[in-house]
Amino acid sequence: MFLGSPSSTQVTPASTRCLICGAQATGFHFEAQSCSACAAFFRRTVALTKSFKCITTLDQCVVHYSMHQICRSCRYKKCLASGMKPAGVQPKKPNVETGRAFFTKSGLKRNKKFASVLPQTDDEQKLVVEVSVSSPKVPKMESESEGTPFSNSSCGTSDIEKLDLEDFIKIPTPRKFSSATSITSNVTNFSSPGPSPMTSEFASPAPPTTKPQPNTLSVFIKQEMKLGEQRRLLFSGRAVGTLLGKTRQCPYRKEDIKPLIFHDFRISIKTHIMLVHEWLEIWPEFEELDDFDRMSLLRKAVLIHFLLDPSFLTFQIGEPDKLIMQNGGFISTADHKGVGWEDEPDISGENKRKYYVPIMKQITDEIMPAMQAMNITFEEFVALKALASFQGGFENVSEAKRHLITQQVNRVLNSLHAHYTEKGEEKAAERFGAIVLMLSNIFTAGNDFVKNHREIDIFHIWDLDELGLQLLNLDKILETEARNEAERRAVRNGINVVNTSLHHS
DNA sequence: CCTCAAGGTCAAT
DNA sequence: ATTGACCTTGAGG
Repeated sequence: MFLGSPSSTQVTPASTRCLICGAQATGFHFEAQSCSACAAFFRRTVALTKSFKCITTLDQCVVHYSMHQICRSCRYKKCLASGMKPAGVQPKKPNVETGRAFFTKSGLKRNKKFASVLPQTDDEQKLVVEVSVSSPKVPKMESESEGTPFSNSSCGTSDIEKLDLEDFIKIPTPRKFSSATSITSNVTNFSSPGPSPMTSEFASPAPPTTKPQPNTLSVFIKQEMKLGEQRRLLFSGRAVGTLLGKTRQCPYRKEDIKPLIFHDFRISIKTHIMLVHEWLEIWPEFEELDDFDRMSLLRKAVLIHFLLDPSFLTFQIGEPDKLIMQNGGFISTADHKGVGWEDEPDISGENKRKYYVPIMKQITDEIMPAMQAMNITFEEFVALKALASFQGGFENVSEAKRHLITQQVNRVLNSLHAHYTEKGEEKAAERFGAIVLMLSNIFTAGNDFVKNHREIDIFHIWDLDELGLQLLNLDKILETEARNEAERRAVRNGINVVNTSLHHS
């Protein structure tokens, strides 16, 4: 469930979320982008040398700020996994003497409490009064604001109608984000770490407002059904006669799924790419892009489909221990040795595990649970896929054409909203928020996927055919981003990095 | 001046 | 006892 902020404008960019719990990050803490709550939790845990046991013993708990109770063991593990360094926590000061100087000159100057005593002049006195009047804390966005991300008590769904790209990118923040932190400067850093700052999608001016086009979603729904039918025909192995004429939302039945053979899947990659291309072509403005932009967008869309389609197929079939790929092949998620993990001439079982377990975990631990948690509908899935594909492709497309992407994203958003209205969905805003929340995990998983594929390419472990490589290769933007980010962090944490590397050697 | 990321405090749970 | 918002600090720009 999503706690809404009283102000509908109080929302959060996807790229500035806490890597641990998904809340608004307040910067880097102990070397990981995180919120202050997770930072405090991490600091306490390390400082007090605590150890926890997972409340489910599975060590796979979802860690999310919206949860009433977060498994401390899994939260701490996720802190570490997100890059937090215990070494960054300073040892506890044994006594007050050796503690920090609270009464230094500069400290006194900046300390509101002490600075405000004994004003010397009338003017200063006045100032003190003013400060004390205005300083009472801004009312906290506590549980009283319980509601839905895009609504407040008085104005139901109207906020959704006004949603533009900027709002869409941002995440509703329940109660953590206080006005104090200077997240805006971070935003610029996060999204444009490069030397020649690209226009950040967050900073970009409001897109030209588009009229709601309620049929955008239905166009994609129709296409999704077609896609399912094509897959059924191509991969299900059932007699053609039993396949035609049925328009269902899930291409496969339980009995259609079969153990995944990587070799077969590799052969089918080109087909999947072509299907995604077809999917993309239903976007009217696709032909307005030049070849390069089309290819970039197609790459991103393929990536998103490769993540979301198996997630949704698996969700539909309802056997979470079998991750079902687009061709109806499944791979065991319960262990990484069973079905689908065998050695094959193209790729060893060991390398399968090395390259695909991380990405699979992203799907099974982050994306699928989110779909399950909200019990995502077919229509919502279609919208999610479109949003992720187009929004994900935003930065891959040249700046001159980005407004087209924005326009399309807005159309999807508007038509999803229209769909909710039509259905009389009571929790529209909440479900809306849940979908938006999924996007950052999807983008993270996408980056990981691409990185792994590059490694595979380097080691010639899996000889993708040329088209596949062209499409799945790490594109230049991602590469530059990753490098710049690494450099930026290395510079800032120069001392720590040196220390750590010394320690390790 | 400013921002950032440390540690400390304390009301709410 | 734990949490998380808020505060103060020193370092660095």
